[in-house]
Amino acid sequence: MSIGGTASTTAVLRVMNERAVFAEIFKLGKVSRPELAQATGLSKPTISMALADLERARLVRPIGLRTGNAGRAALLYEIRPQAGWVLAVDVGREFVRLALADLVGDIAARRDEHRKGGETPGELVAWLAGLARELVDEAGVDLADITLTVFGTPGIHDKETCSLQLAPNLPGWGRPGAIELLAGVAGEAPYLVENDVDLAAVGEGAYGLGQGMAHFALVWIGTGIGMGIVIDGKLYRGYQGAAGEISYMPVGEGDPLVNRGRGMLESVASADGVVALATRLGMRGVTSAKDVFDAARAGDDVARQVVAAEADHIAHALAGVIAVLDPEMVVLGGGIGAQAGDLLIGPVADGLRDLVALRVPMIRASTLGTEAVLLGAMAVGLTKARDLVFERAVAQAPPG
Amino acid sequence: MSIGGTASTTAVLRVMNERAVFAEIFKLGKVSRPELAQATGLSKPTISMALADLERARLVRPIGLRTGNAGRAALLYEIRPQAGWVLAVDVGREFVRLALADLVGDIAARRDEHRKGGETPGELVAWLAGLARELVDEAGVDLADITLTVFGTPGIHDKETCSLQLAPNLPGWGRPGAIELLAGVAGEAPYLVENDVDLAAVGEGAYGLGQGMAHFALVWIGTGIGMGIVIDGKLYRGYQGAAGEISYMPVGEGDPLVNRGRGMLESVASADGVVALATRLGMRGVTSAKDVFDAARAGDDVARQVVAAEADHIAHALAGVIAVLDPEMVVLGGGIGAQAGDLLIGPVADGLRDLVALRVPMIRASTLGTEAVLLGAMAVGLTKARDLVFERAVAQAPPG
DNA sequence: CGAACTTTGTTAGAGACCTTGCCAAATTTG
DNA sequence: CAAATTTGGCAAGGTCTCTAACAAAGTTCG
Repeated sequence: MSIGGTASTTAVLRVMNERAVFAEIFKLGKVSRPELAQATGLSKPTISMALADLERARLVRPIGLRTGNAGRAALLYEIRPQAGWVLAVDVGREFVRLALADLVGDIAARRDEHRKGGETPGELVAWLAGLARELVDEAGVDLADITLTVFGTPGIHDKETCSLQLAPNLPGWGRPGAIELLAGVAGEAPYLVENDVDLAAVGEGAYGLGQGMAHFALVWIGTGIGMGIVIDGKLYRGYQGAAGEISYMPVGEGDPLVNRGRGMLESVASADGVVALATRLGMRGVTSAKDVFDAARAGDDVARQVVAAEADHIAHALAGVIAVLDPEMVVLGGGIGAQAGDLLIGPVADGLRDLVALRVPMIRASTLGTEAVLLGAMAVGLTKARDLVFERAVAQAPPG
Repeated sequence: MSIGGTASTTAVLRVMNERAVFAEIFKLGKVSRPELAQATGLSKPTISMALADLERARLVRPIGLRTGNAGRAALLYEIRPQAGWVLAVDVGREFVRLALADLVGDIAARRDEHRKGGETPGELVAWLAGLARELVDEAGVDLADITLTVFGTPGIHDKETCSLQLAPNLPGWGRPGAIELLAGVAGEAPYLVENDVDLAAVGEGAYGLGQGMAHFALVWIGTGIGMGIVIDGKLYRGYQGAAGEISYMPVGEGDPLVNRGRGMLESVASADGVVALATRLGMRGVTSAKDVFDAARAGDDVARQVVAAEADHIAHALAGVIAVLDPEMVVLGGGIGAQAGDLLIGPVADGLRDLVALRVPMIRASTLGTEAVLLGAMAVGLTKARDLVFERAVAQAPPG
């Protein structure tokens, strides 16, 4: 029902207005009272009241006078950065990345660590906890100051069993309750677990090519294949959280059943698939997809053939995605998407022209590279943390 | 930014509360003041004030006393049905259907007319306008009483050019500005034009199998193929309004370029595709898909083979859809989906088990049949009309 | 059949919030 | 240094909602 809205009393009205002021300060940065009055439509006394409350809750702070204009100098306010801290953790297949940022998103400390591989969940969590403590020390804050932690991992997070599905590279995490171990990484703070590719899409929307775009998709091609979907500016997860798991899309020739267990698209289009095809066509000494792409750039005919085949596979998969979602843009990310973007974007877009009913959406290579997941986790965390700190502050100290 | 909300004054608060009361009456039907107070959390005096305002605006009316319980009899209120009228129009390929309903959704008059075919847009609009006038007369209301008209048509509605794309069966409607002709069908009221399959999905969500479901898709298989997508309970249209145009999905064998101009999935899975395959396999006297399905039910081996192939094509297309969207349910509708649901549901679900990564969503046959589009148009219209009449009433007569 | 009980609806008083209008303070401009 | 301009604060007034008490109208039980 579109007619909705909850019934409210005047106290709720006050909270709504304070929230609006808080949000406006985030949007505008350093801002004066008259500017806030202008932006929110509220009167000067109301703005002053709201600011007094927010300052008492230590969510904002006065930052000094703005002089230079005619008239009395305005006292500027800004978000108090230390009002919240967000820990973002990218638990990748080969690397672990962590970043600690304050409430305005400035990164105070970060780590990139190579994984040894084969850790048990307990070992992994212990390691991450140690790294988190290092970050917190480095930033000069306390573990208890962390507002929220966001983890990005492969696989999908099953809320019923608290386990990870479809994450073959994280052994032991499929067991019921395993994910709850992550609660121990950073103090008592709440935590979120999201699919890594989904987060990369959010990152692309917050800091990359998807800024201000309502509907787009990020296709992640590397050792595996996945897709993150942003609809109406928000991450779309699907019913089971499996939206965008396109590795199983039926693409390419051959008996689909042969490829059971690994997705059909994944088996032909992932890094391994590229290497396999190159070898099959007679290339020598190829150990990684990067070798193939480098050879193609150098003019190797067989390598170019492999690239063309790869582009064709991607185009066919994207044709299905586009037919279903009709996005404004498709971003290619992940190892292959980012490394070979220059080689693939053109042929993929060309191929799509024959496969798509209407206009072909923009096809772009991600500009965020390996940072996408971490940035997405940070974006999710910051958004959520802003709500959390406000909710807490308003709940604790209600009236004036 | 998740922290949002607009700043408000107390006058806005009053409107919010009145809107909440209005919505609650829609939800509960005949309802007393104490029940409204309970449901909205507002106090008795506030409920009385809101009801007085709503009654003065002629949006609700007292309906009598509820006696029987202990204590004083409660005065019941309900939505005044005549507070708004919605005209729903399904402009199909072979039929035109119209329904006129009051604000609570009771259908006061309707028509089902066979199309002559080949009308110009002007002729079609004139015909529809005549039918609309008949409906209005039959219901005993005036053309000016119509709050909103919703049209469902094939093709997608391009807002920039005001034309219909991808609607080969509606000649003349691709011209820029053509759609604006529809404004003349029902007085001065605002109107909406939506894709017919999208509306069918909305109908399924409002009156059919999708009730209370957040994410589902309706696949429409008939003379053409399309899909309507509901995400978070709302219709998802995509960037260009082409979301769910799966007729072009690359499915099945053969050179895709051969099928250019007609979608690849559409060419093999639509009604024509079924007839074509049956003929190719040696069936005689087959003129419609229904013949094939009847023969399959009667035990004809070749027909069963055609059905199996059809199910296989649908399963492969759905595998792509499910990989992207991860819906809770997929409904099969349209001529083939509804008529042959009994034959297809099982094999399609079985086929999907080998093509889908996680749990296969529910696969169901639509229960709404040919009514789906009209019901969807009505659902869209009613939702919008409820907003419209409230907005108008509150804007006209603000305070008490 | 009537008194006690229960629920409904209204009225009065009070509290919370926002706004307008006015005035003081602080800074630039001439 | 005075005029102009902008900022910030204060007081008065209006709107909205809530609580509490009361009146009205039905049922239940003796």
